Amino acid sequence: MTTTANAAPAAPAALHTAVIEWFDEHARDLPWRRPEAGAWGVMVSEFMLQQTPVARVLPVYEQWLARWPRPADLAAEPPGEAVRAWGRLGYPRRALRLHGAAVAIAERHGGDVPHDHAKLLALPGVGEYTAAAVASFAYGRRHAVLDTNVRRVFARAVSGVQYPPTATTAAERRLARALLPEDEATAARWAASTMELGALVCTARAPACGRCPVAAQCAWRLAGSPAHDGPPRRGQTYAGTDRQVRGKLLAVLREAAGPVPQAALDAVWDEPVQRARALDGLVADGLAEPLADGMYRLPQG
DNA sequence: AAAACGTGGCA
DNA sequence: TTGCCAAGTTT
Repeated sequence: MTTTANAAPAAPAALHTAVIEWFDEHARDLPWRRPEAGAWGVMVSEFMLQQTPVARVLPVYEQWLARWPRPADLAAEPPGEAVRAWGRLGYPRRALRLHGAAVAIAERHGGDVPHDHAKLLALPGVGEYTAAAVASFAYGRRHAVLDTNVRRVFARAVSGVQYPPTATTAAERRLARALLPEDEATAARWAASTMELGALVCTARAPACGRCPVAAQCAWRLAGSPAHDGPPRRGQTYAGTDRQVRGKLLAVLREAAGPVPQAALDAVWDEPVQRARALDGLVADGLAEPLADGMYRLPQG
């Protein structure tokens, strides 16, 4: 048994109450939180929200659910249609995986999004976070839901540091489990509340501590809001990378009604080696399909 | 376990 | 303008 500075507070009940009451008052009215969204709506939103801001997801989510109101509706379409409808949300492999998840749900789960965490985790594109989020938000199950918002809230309020580690640690999972309310319905509420607090108040750059329901108990505040120490937090350049080239190539395929000639793809990037590598990558990932005559299209099968 | 994987808004 | 940041997953 190792003792750490990250031990749960003696009386987490006060923390639960404060955050959940704040949520009841301030939660955004998002479409995937409405009862009519259902588990499929929750799952679609979770895929789209991976690394993508709410404001950009909103319109695509609405179109998606209107077109494919149930998993089987999406499963009946070619994967390329999912990629096209994904639009400019970014990370288009998510569209492919969401389509794959819909196929699996239709084939193995009778068309219904599974309740069970392990079964969710087995779906393409569903990792630890998304499985917990769907089980918790859609079905009210008791799971530690550890996304970037929750990790930041816990890092500050409980651990007393400005930012969590780069990658999720065992200590964070332990802490999240320790903090989880016993009661199932309360646990699900807590998951949504802590996430919303991180998104709206305990933000990365400029936390609005004046509006925070737990500012008085926040370990980071109590420590004088010390600045992050350790290595710089990120550093992903984009311009000139294969990712940028892939994005440009896929945009051409997405916006075309049918197959596209090689020349149309060649036009988006002048460096031939990198361009070829990017296109090969798209094909390898199943995002593009080469045809016999040198044409390319979104995946049909 | 580090690195790849899109895109756009904001300070 | 540049860099940070946004409800992660996969290999």
